[in-house]
Amino acid sequence: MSKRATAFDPRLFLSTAGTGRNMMSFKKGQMIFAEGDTSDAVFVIQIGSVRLSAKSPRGKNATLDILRANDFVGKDALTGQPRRTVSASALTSSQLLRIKKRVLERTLSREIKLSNLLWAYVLGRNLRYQQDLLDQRCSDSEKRLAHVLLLEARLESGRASAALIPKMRQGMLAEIVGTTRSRISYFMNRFRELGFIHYDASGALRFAQ
Amino acid sequence: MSKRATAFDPRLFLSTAGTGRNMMSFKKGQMIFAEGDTSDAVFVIQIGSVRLSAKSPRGKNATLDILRANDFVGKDALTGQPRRTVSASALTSSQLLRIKKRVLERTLSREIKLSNLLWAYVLGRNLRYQQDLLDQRCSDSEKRLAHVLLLEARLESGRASAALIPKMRQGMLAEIVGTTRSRISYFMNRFRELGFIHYDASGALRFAQ
DNA sequence: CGCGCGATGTGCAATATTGAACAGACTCAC
DNA sequence: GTGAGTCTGTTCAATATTGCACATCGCGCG
Repeated sequence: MSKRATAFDPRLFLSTAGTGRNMMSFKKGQMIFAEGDTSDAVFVIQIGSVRLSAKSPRGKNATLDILRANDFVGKDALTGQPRRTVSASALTSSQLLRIKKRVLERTLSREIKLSNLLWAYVLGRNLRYQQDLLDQRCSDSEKRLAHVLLLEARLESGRASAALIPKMRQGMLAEIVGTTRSRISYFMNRFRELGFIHYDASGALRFAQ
Repeated sequence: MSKRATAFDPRLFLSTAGTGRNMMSFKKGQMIFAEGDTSDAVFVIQIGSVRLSAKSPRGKNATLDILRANDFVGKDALTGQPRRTVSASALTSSQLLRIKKRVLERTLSREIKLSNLLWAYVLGRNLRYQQDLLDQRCSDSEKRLAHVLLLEARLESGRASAALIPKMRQGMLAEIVGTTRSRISYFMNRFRELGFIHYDASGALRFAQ
């Protein structure tokens, strides 16, 4: 790597293989890393979506986040935590760029653009978690489900018009919302009866206009 | 300020007044900033503790975090958010260093030590929020209360031995745990009956040995 | 086709939680 | 000390939520 042959491009760095950075593919449902694994790399999602989950002491487990293209997975590696505190698995078949912790750290300390990009990302996530916490503490599960669905729709298609939600099992929704599957089933049907949503031919969801 | 007369000390930067950094005092209960205020500075707690809270659409409000010495308040200013997304108020009479956003950003881009310090902090918070979310989604309110109390005790006194919890109103605990005051009262008494905790002469809490 | 399998629709009793009310204790200013 | 205001202990009916069980549905596969 010739130094400064060209200007450093953080997007390029985060989307192509190189020293300490290799592209990996994961099949739907495949584990990327598990709680307790050694934590020595960060991943950047190129294609697909990834679920972060963790297990509570009592064995129940919760989905903490759903990440997609351009999101970072496993950034807690940068805290110096030797072990993963959450599990990550591919929600759809995905492609991720794996960046070794050392390499990322070194590049971060040299490339201010990359640093800024990651700053913005991490602070944004922080905000998001705070909002989730607020939602969880103040809303009942029906409102939380509605919230999750709307958020999914917005993320999935930039525009609200095409609000389409990809198929998602009720059990998974239950983990995200923090309730039981039977409750999800009950609410989904209610939403449908009330005309808020309806199922597509493919089984995907669509919001009423 | 002579450049590089001495090595840059991030701790000094974060604990003393200077250009763009001035020390401020807040009385117990006083608002530091409110949801919606313009977001142009970050605070560093020197003495005291600060509560972050937010109001849900329905009017209920939740306590998202309790911060203390060396914690940063209002770091969302760095995201470029023009407005505060949460409110901050002094839980005890406190002293904070207010650092103008511009000044902090500039210094961050120059001083790697400061940057590293803040990185570690923000990533750590991220982790913390994830844990909170997990707790909230998987535990019932009784367990959450126990969890909050233990956490407080540990933060308050480095050692578990002296586990003393400063006085905290039940209404506040309710906001933190995400339940109602009557529930908190009920659980607190239960904990006491079961011998897990007992009140001090001063009204402070103490964990049983 | 008929089977197995995973996912959904539904019902229900046992619990947990809310929201409101009210009395008593405590604190602080006057 | 008195009174206002705040916080706590306690109660209770109305709801929300859980955990389970079981029927049903859709679908791929031999």
